[in-house]
Amino acid sequence: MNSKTMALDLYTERVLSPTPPFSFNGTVHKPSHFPTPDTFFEPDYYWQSLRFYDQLLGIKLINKGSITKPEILLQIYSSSDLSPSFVEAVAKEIEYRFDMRSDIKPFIEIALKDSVLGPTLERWNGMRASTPYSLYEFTVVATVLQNTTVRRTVQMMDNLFSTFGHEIVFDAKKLSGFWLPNSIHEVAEQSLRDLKLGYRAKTLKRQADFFSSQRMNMEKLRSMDLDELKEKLLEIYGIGPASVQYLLFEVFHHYGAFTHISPWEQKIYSMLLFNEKQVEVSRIVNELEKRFGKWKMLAMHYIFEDLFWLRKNKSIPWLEELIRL
DNA sequence: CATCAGGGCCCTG
DNA sequence: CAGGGCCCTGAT
Repeated sequence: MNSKTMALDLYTERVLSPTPPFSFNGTVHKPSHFPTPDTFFEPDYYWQSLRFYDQLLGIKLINKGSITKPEILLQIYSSSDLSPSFVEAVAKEIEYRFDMRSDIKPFIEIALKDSVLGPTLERWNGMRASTPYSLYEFTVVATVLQNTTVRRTVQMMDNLFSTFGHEIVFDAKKLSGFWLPNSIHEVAEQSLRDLKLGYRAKTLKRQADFFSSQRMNMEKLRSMDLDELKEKLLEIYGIGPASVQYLLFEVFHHYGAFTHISPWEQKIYSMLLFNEKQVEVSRIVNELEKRFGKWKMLAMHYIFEDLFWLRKNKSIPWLEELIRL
C-alpha cells in the first residue's frame, strides 16, 4: 500500500427504493466474477470501497425489503463530514451502478414463460446487471482479463491494489480502495511491468493518461443509445469487441447488447441452450433474439450467474474445463 | 527441458 | 481484413 490504512468512522444513511422486482443478492454479488479486495459480500449485506470525486468512501448496503417490496439501507462511511448534496450524489451513483431504477418487469414476464430461464427466477427474480466500478475502474478490470487466465488476472489486480490502492477500514471491514488514474499516469511503464502486467502495462498507461487528462461526461454517456455509446467506448485504447460488450452491459445496463461471443462463452451458451458442445454463434444469437429480443444479454446473464452459483455447491465438469482457473 | 495457448487487442501489410 | 506479436504462467 502506498499509504496507511484510513479509518472511516463517520457515516450517514439513506433509504433506497429500487423498482420491483429487485434481487438484492443477485444484483450486488456475481458468482461468475473473480474476487477483488475492494468488495465483500454475505447474504443481505454488501460492502465496497467507492472512489467518488476526491473522496474515498466506504459503502455498505443492507437488504431491508423483499423482491416485490425492495428496500435498501445505504450507509456511507467517510473520514469527514459530507454535505447533504454530496450524499445525494453518492446515493444516485449507487442507484445507477446497481441499476436500481430501471423497469425490468417486461423481461420477467418473458422469462417466466421460458423453459430455460423460468427455473432461474426462483433464485434470481429481479437481478440486474451491475458493477461497483466507475468507467475507468471497469476498463482496468477488462484490461487485466484479456488474453490470460483468471488466476493471473487475480494476481494482476492484487498487485495493482497493493501498489496503487488505499486501504480503508469501516464497519469492521478492511477493504482496498481504487486508485485515481493519475497515480498510474505518473509512474514509468517498467514499474507496471514489474507487477507482472506484461504488455498490458502499456495499455494501462494509455488508459490512465486518457482518463486523467479529461473528465468523462458520464451523464452524456449514460444517455446515449447503444450504437453511439459503443462507438465512443471503442475509442478507449485497449477496449475492443469483447471488452466493450462487458462495458455496455455491466456499466451501462444495455440489456440487449449481445453481438460478440468469445469462444469460451460460445461453448457455455451452446451447452446451456442446446445441450451441444459447439453451436454456431449466429444460431445462438438468432435463438436468443427470438426468445428474448431486446433483453437477450440480460437473459444470458441470468443463466450464466445461475450456473456459477450452482457450481459453488457442486462441481460441473464441462464448465470447469472452460473457465480455467 | 521446451513449447504453447490463454476469459483480446493493436498494428501492419 | 488476415495474421503476427505481446508478458507471464501453468499445463503438457
